[in-house]
Amino acid sequence: MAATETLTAERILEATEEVLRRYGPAKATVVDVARVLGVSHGSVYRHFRTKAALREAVTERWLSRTETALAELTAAPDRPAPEKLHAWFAHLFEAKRHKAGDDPELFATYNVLIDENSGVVEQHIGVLIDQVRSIVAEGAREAEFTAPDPDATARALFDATSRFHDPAYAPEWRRPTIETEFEAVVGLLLRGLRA
Amino acid sequence: MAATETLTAERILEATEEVLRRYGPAKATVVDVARVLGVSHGSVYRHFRTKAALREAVTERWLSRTETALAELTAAPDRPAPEKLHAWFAHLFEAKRHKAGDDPELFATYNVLIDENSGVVEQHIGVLIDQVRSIVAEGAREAEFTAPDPDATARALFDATSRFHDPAYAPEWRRPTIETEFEAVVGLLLRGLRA
DNA sequence: GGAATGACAGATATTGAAATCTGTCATCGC
DNA sequence: GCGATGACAGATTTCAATATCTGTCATTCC
Repeated sequence: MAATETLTAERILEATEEVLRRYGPAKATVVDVARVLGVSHGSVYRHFRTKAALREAVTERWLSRTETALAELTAAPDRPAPEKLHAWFAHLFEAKRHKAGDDPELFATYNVLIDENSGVVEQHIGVLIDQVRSIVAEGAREAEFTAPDPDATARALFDATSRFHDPAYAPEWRRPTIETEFEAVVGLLLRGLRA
Repeated sequence: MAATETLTAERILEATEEVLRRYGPAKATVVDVARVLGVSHGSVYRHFRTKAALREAVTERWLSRTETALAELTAAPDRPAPEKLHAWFAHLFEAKRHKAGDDPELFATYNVLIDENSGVVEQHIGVLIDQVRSIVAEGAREAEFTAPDPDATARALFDATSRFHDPAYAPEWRRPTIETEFEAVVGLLLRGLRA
C-alpha cells in the first residue's frame, strides 16, 4: 500500500546487483544501494553486517543460478555418463563465458571475492566438484568409467578443465579456437576415464 | 685491466637481474641498473631501446634456462614416452614452483610481461608445447600413444595441466595436497593417451 | 669516430591534504 | 517496542601538486 514496501534482504540484494552492474565493484558504495532503495544506508546495515557480506550474498545468489542449471543436467536420467559429463563441462564453460561477456561488472565482483579468499567461491567450487563426482560415480556404476576414487577423479577433471571455467582465463574465452581446445581437452579426459 | 670492463648487453642483463631481484619490477629503475654498473643510464639505452625491452631480455634468458633443462629431458633416448611425458610435466611443475618460491621478484617480473602481452611469454609457451608435441609424436611412433594430431594433443596436454605451470596459480602451489592433485591429472591424461 | 655522458622534456609515480565512504549508535517516529 | 534515521569517528579513496623516471640528443672525451 504505502509507496515504500518493507525493506527485505531480497530487495537489498536486487538493488545491490543493479548498482554493481551500473558502477562495478570498485565504484559501487553502500550509500548508492541505499539511495536506489530510498532509505538511509544505516538500514542496509541492519540486514548485512558489512559491505563484504553484501557483496558475498549477491555473488552467492548469482553463482547458485549456475549451480541449479548444472544440477538439473547432473540429475537427468537415462543419459550415458560420458555424454552427460561432456555436456556438463560444455554447459559450465558456456555459462561462465556468458557471464564474463554479458555481465562484466558482476563478473568483476566475483573476481574481487576470489582475491578476498571468500568462502563463497570455495563453496561454489565444492558444489560443482560434487556434481562431477556424482556423474563419475554413476559412470563407474554403469561400468562405463574406471574411477577407483570418484572424489579424486572429479577434482582432477575440474582441475584439468580450469582453462575453461576459471575466471582468470576469461580474456582467452574470446579466441575463435577456444572451442576446439575445449573439445581436445575434454576428449582426452573422457578417453582417460573409459573403462 | 682497467677497473671498468667494457659495457656489454650481457653485463647489463646481469645487473638488471640483480636490481630486479632486490627491488622487484615495480621499483626497479633503469637508473638503478646504471648505478650498479657505474655508468650513466644513457649508456644502458645504447644497448636496450626501452625499459620494456630490457625487462623482456632478462625474462627471456630466465625462461630459456627452463627450456634448456626440459629439452634435455625431451631428447633423452631409450625412455618410454609415457614415463618421459610424466617426467617432463613433473619437471616443469617443479621448475615453476621453485622459481615462484625462490625468486619471487623475478617471478613477478615474468607476470608483468604476461600482462603486457609480450611475445616472449607466448614464444616460451610455444617452445614448451613443441617439446610436448615431440614426446607425443615419439609415443605414437612407438605405438604407445594414440594421437591422430600430435600438435592438438600437445596443446590439450599443456592446457589441461595449466594449474601446475601457469603463474596465475602460483599461490596454490604451496598447498600440501598439490602433488597428489598433479598426479591425478597427469595420470588421467596418460590413460587418455594410451594406445 | 664512436662510445659515454648528463641536461632536458614529457610521462609516470609519489605524497599529503581534502573528500568520501564504512560501520556504529543514540535518538526518533510510528 | 522496533525498525529506521542521520550524525559521527576512523578508514579509505581521490585529487592535485611535487618528485622521479624514461627516453632523446647535442656535446664531451678517449
